[in-house]
Amino acid sequence: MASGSSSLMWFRKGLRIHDNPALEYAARGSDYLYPVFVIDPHYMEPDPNAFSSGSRRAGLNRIRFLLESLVDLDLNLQKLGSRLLVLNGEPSEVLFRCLKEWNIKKLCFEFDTEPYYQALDNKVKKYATAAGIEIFSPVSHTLFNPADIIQKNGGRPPLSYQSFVKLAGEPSWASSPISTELTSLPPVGSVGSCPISEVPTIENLGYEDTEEDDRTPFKGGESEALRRMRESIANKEWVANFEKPKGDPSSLVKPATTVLSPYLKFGCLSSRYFYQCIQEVQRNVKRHTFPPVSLLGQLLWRDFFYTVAFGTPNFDQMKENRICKQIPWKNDDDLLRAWRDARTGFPWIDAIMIQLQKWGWMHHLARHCVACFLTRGDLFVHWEKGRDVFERLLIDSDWSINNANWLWLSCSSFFYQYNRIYSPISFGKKYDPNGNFIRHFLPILKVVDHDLASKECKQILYEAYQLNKRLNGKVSEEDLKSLGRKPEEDKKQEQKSKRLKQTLLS
DNA sequence: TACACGTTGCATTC
DNA sequence: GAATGCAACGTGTA
Repeated sequence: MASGSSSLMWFRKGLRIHDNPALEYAARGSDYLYPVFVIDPHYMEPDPNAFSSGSRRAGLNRIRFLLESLVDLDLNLQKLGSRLLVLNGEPSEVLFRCLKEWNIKKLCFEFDTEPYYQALDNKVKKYATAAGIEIFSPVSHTLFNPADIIQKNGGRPPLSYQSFVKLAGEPSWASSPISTELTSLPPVGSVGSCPISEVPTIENLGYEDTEEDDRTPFKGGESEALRRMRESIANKEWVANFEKPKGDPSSLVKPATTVLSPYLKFGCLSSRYFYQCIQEVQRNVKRHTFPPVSLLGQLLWRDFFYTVAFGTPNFDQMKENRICKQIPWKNDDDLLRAWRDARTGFPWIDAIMIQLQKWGWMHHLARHCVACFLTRGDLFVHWEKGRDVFERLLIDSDWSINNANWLWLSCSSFFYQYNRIYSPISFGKKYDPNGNFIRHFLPILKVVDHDLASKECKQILYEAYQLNKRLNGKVSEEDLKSLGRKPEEDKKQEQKSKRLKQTLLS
């Protein structure tokens, strides 16, 4: 047991050092600081019955992204004289033991609006309060406090973007710079008998890692998040002219958006810091786009959905959800599986679903296409089923935003113009007229690279003609074998897709 | 009760 | 590439 005053910083989302008020408060005036992350079986336990490798709720890509984020968090804590303490088990049980064993006086964790954390946090708060432990749980995952907006609107969340923006106004912190510089942290005290581990690997958690080709090209962590954000905003013209609906969902080498969503989801990047950085860019250009289509507008959408999700009981289901249209969706598992496993027969749809499996990320409009197709567009399968597939496989899967978008796309809430349907054929043709996107992800069609294949065909024919001429038509089977496909051609294909991944990461 | 409006539809026409 | 018809929804506001 440590003798001085000890604080515990409980990381869940908010896996960052910059703009982390809970961490700062935990550090202030404490002799010892215990930064803790609990590996929660609820999210992390392998599920052998799931349709792809991973836990019941998370596919392997997102689990890997989380572990990478934790390794980076540990490194960043070490730079400040601290380190990350990883524990395993049901979070409240693990925490109660730590609070007792380390004689914690202050417990700090970021406020979380999700029902799972609301229930968990209430349990933890109740215990800590009874034990005389101070609790600090600030709102820092979103730009605004969802509870404030709901209160301003008379107790109910606004149901349209415009009314949300009107209610929200300017963020309270907008005029003062966000804290991004922590210079040191109190040391970690004695951990006693609590079973602390390093950040586990995929294998440590009981998973068999997937082929590199099936892994997401996006790496987790605060360092990568900040690098990626700075890279995006360095192009001032791009930021100023950003118009979400005008992006190309089939763009492979350079995605049409920032791909910061997974970093915002885990809190590797502070949405408030990102907001300030965008504002800074906008101040220094002559003209720029505005919400809802601008880059800043995207952060407001995120807050809008967080607010509605927080203020709506049973937000993640159709029944007992007062903002959700009641619709007689089909419960057809064959149709669901055909969609999920990229067997719809529509290359545009199937390619997007393969991108989801492999990358755990697709462009917003690509998500629209496959979600519309599964629900109101073609298959009429329940949006909750599609939601579950996205929730598992997306690296940026976020409870509030994922559910909100499925409500939107299925015309169950927010959006109701059900005669506007994304065509699984013409929409793809518009952006991907040459089928580059489709061929990249659909293995059957990807086998043939026309330029390469035709060149090779011509080469073999040339060689065969030469041989026929030389041997006067008396060509044996042995002779023909020497003319076949060269193994280097296969390697070239592999290297091509590797190079693409490298480009995305750089 | 009426009216304006809605981040991203499609096909056709000019 | 912009404009139009298609058919027509709910939210928010007056």
